[in-house]
Amino acid sequence: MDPNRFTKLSDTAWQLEPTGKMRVPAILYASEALLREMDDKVAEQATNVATLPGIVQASYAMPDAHWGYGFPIGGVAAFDADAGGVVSAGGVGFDVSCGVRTLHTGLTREAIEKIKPALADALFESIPAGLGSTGYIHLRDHQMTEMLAGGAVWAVQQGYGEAADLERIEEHGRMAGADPHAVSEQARKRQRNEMGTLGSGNHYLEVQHVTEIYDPAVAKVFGLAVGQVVVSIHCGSRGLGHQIGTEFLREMAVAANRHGIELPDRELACAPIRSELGERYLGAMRSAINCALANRQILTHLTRRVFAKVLPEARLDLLYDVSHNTCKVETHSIDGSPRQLYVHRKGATRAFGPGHPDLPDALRPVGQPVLIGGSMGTASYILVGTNEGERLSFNSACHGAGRAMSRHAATRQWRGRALVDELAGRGILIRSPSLRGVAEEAPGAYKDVSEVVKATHQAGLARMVARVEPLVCIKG
DNA sequence: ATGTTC
Repeated sequence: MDPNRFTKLSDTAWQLEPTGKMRVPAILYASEALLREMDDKVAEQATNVATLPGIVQASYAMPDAHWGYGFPIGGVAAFDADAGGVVSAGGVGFDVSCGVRTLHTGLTREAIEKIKPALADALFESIPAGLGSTGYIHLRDHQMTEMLAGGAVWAVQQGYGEAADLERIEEHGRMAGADPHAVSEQARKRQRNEMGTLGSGNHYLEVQHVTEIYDPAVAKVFGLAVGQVVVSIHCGSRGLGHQIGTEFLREMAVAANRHGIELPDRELACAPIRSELGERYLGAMRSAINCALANRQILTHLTRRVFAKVLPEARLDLLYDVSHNTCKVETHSIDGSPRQLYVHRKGATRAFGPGHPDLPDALRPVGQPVLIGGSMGTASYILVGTNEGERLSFNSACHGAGRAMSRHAATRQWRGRALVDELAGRGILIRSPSLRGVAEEAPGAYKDVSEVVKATHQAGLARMVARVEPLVCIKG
């Protein structure tokens, strides 16, 4: 889009002044090059969000923002319940609590290279991946209720993982305020056999090696050094989150008139935070957050079992687990006073700065790890939250590369087999149940995550700590 | 993203 439409706040911050029904400005964070490439729809959608009741400070878009359902993917907006604020299912997204977790292995790249194909095969054998994939866990209804209330804490109680994992997960592994009874029978049914599965699309499990350190002091606290091997898992709440999103979008669209909310776009469907529907959505959405946390925890357990067999000297300790599709109640300083806000992050990663009370003791001095997944076969990045991020974006950063091309267009341009062979030639082993899925996820179909991360760093939303590159990728 | 169009 045309940079001349904006008030330029800095080299990486672009503001649209409030006009018409906008209650606050819209601010897009991006380099000029990323802004020029960005779809005009991002500005239109960020502007639409700025009209919603109770919005505080500004409607934001991250450097990887693109056109989404109602809200842009890469959108951040905070609402004050006392000022008539709303909660929006489209402001969270369908894949509730989709996110990334990264585990140390204690191994170096050399140790992996020797048995890389065997490791890839063993992971592919053990990690259920792909559309409609089912796992070896089958939940009865009361177990489902316990999982939806307990998240990764429940998973650890069931024997999936270790208690020490929990402090390295947002919300310490369990999202408070979940209401499993607000989750429909249909959503429960879809999830019954899907715990501990990766799913499809851009979801993956990767074995990666650290190739660059940008901030040695923070990297040391994070336990990262060049040549070390880590495992990253990117997935979400599977069918359950999607079903909840679908049901509440419909219900919120129907109820908007009743709540006296005027919507510039029907897809912005929302409900007052202080309404029966708003509270019910929050209870269901928080249950879906717990589902995603439990899912990544079970996948961690499966991954540890594979390493125990193939590379028994490995020790998989959790660095951190982030979610990038959520609405969370947080206290932020607004004009010098603390206010409790409902922060929507849709395709945006929480990025708490140094000293934040919610961080574990070991990480609090430096800030929260911000895990940014690249596309298949490309680099990923580990950043750290900043204090200035609170003023800039309610402590939010980008979440990934973002598509540059539709899935359909990608399958016309690339063949899965050729991509797998090409990546294997560069030492990156892909294992996937779907060659078509691989073609849809071709690296060329995504924006350059490096440019997104650089802009995020330059804007001060989060700071670059390390780059990792893939060795093995289990692709959904 | 998604029992890939209830």
